[in-house]
Amino acid sequence: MWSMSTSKKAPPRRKRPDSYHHGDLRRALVATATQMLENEEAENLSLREVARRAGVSHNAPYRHFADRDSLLAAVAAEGFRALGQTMAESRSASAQPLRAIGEAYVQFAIGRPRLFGLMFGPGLERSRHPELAAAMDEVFAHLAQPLGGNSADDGARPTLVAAWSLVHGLAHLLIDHRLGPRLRGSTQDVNSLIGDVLDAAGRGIQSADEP
Amino acid sequence: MWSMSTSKKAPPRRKRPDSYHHGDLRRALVATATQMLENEEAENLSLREVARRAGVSHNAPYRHFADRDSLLAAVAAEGFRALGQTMAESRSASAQPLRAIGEAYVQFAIGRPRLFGLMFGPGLERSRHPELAAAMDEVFAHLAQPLGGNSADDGARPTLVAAWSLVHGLAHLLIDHRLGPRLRGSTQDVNSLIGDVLDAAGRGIQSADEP
DNA sequence: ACCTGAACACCGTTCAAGT
DNA sequence: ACCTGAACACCGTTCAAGT
Repeated sequence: MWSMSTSKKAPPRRKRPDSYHHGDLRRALVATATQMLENEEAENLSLREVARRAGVSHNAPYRHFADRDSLLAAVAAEGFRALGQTMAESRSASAQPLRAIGEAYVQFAIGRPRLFGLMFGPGLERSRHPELAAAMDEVFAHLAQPLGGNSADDGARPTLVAAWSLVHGLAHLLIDHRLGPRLRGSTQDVNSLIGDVLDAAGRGIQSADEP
Repeated sequence: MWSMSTSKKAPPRRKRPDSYHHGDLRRALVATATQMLENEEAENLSLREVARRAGVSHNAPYRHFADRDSLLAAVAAEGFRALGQTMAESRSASAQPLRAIGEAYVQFAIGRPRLFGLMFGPGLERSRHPELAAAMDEVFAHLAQPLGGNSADDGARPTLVAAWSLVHGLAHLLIDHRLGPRLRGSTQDVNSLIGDVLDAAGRGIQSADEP
């Protein structure tokens, strides 16, 4: 070989394509589990099959995660980052920020229902996975901004919770298929339903006999 | 024995207290599973342990339910009946029917979070368990009534969905502990939070810069 | 009819080793 | 350091019997 600069062997590459799980098994496991969530409910996602699909023994994940829940928490944390990003992008691209953010929130849930369910479901406790608490608070901050909810303005707090409840509940009702065909609107697509619901909430939700 | 009216042996009693699971095993299993849901997530509720607590072999439930999901569906159906009942009672006892029903809905979720999660979660598909679809539609009817949502008045549909989304989302955020202490309101109790959120929704949820 | 024990193919997790 | 195979105590479900 002509003019080698050093006599040392080539340094180990960070990632060789044929040894996907050498030194980067943690990332590989998160990616595999995330992909499996596209088709399988988090409840039925087995650690052993994640390992199998990643090409390692059923026991290898324990080098990187304390248990199954910790792997799921890592997946959920990435989900929160993705949700926050799509909310931020929608906000800056629209003249109606609240509506754009709400649509992005619900569309994220519809597009990745099992990931959404994992992120917000009861399986991963906020107190046991503090990384998730921070990611959630950031998502909330995106929602709070167009409502003018500064920390100083505490009177807006119920409105903030109402706005979050509205999009969160609509997302859940849609991905859990809890709206019958009559409520969903047979001919309309989901986009216009979301818009109509957000518009109706903007006008106020009151009893027929209230002023 | 004096003056027995018949010479036949006494007819078998419907329920003897010492043979709880003779002829009424189905009801016993539903009751046991419902009780276990007070402390354990539906996800972790094993059919074998339900049978164990009911005092039968791990296989006996298959005489009454096709599989684990069918037992859970029966539990959820009873849950919907209970939810509908508490909503109906709240409505007739209050001068603010919408608010009373919404509070009942959220309070039910807080009081029995794992049952609520089972009833509305993705595990039991609406199409695979039509008994649940009917029970859900009835619950919705309670919510629709104070909003004046007749089937003829289709313009109210988005408002109905918004109202249901609001209470459903608030219920989920509360039972999944997704509201940080700042949003939940540290000193206030849950009752007043619910009331404040419903009031805020009644005034309308809009961006700060919208008219 | 209703219930049982044995069996099958899975789990999550732990442990003693291997390189 | 990172990975492995064997082992343990569980699952849901099926099957051949027992009364």
